[in-house]
Amino acid sequence: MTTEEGGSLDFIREIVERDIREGKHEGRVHTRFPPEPNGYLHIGHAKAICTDFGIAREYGGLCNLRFDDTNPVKEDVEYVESIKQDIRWLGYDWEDRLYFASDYFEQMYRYAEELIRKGVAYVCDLSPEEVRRYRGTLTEPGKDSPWRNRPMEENLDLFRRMRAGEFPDGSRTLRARIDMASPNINMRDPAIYRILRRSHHRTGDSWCIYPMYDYAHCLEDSIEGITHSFCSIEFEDHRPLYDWFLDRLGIFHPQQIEFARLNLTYTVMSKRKLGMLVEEGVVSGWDDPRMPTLSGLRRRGVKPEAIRDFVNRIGLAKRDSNVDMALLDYCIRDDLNRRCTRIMGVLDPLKVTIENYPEDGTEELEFINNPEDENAGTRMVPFSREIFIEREDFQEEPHRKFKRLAPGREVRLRYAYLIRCVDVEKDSDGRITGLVCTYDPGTRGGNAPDGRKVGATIHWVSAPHAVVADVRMYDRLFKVENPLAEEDLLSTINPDSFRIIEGCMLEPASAGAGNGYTVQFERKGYFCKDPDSTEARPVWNLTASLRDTWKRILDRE
RNA sequence: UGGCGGGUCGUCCAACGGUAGGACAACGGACUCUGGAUCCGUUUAUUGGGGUUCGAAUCCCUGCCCGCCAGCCA
Repeated sequence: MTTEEGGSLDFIREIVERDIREGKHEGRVHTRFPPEPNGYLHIGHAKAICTDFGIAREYGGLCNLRFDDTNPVKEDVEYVESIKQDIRWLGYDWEDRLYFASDYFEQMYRYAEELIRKGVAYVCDLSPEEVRRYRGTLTEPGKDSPWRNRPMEENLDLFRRMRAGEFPDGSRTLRARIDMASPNINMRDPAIYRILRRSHHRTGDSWCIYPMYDYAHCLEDSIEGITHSFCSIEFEDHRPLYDWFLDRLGIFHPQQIEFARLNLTYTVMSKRKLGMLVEEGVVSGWDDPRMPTLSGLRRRGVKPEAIRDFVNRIGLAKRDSNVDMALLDYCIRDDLNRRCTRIMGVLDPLKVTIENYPEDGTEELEFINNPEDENAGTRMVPFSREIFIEREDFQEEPHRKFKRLAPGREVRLRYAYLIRCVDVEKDSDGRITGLVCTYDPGTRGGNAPDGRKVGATIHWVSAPHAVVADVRMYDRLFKVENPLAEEDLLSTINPDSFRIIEGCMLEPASAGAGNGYTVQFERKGYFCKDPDSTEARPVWNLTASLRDTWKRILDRE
């Protein structure tokens, strides 16, 4: 899919390889990831991060982390640290190349004066409302600002006085002098600087004018010697402007290359919409395990390897897409399957008394920690006369395809014994309260000496040794594939996306897990110990359930 | 109906004038001390119409459809 030999390259890597081959920029590859510190990173950003940092790594280049902090109204330090943490967690390193657009404010200002001296920028006194009217529409050309032909010296003087704080906010702008009739609206004399008295998270009150994105971004790239500047499709229209500034100034000229951003089914990806879910209390926070944020995925128990694998699999192209959430789920399971220790966890406990087992008897049985990883070793798990099994692993009147426990039927307790159900205990309402079984002492470890087969192997936990825990079950946040297509986003929320199961019974080995540790509860799924855990009450989050063939059988009928 | 970009299996990505392929999903089977995992197999696609060519997903023309753009946001 990408760089493996035999696989095809995406269009961006094709460009990069061609540039290296042709010796452009002396064969140098230098990219950057330029987040605005105004929110938390999500899996869409992971695609950009893996592209920016990943391509630099693949081609022996460098990738800078640069915060694009040109608008103090929206930005805050609070986000800087979380963004850095998420990028590191994903597995990338900017070494000593941490930059801020605000580091270049002075340089940007000098370049602006240069544009004025070259006669290609002017101070405009139009109000925001007037600017809008002068701009024209998609189908009609704009009109020249009456201030467009101001003498150069006057522009320079006015711009210096803008910086000096002589004019109120919004009263003037510095504009590029391009073409008010351009069919590309971005080229209709776009603003370069606005007057804005707002304290900046890094420069404080030293500036009352701030550069606009289109002007600032190409300069940031140029100053840092970026060779390939990747961004999303909506900036395609801005590329002529990116090139225009650099050409007027005659400075180092990186190449902007646009690719399609990630969309995922059953979720939304915009900071604004995700923020709304947080504010409305639909989710518990930016790191709610249902959120597509990196912090949410991390809390859910997803590992960075799974995300990187996912990004490699979705490819890189320019067309709009809506990637199936099932692919992400697959990557998560595939990764966890290889790495996770298996433990026993009974989510919906049903007590089983093994009547022919010694009253106070206890023994330890050997369990394989991870069948997918020989090096993971084994551990000892306690067994006793009273155990819990999953309530759904017993059917009093078994469905014709049901292979597990039923009256008179024998099943295997994983790595333990074959047991047979001899009696069903019920309360006055007829609800099953427990089972009575017998075990075959000769089947210790799980195999019958006579070679007889059983229909199923089920998981279990010794009752006196069980650790009681809360398990939080998560499902997709939205009921529909494309929530954005719906008129009311909140009405498409999946009401079953979160369910808490109290009183789950886990095997004692689970007690040793630290927060953030992910295990497989055999036959159920992958679960991650949540930081909300206390000594008395551990909390586990469902990361991903195991494929459930039984459920499919039922669904089909 | 201005400009820019894009339309290939259900989904995502390949094929760069020469047999439309992979992954996920779905379906069927094998195997199994997880109804997990694994393995095998099956189904399904070039936006319509014209051209150029021995040969077109690919080049040309022309429709159709989708996305983005009218912040002193990024």
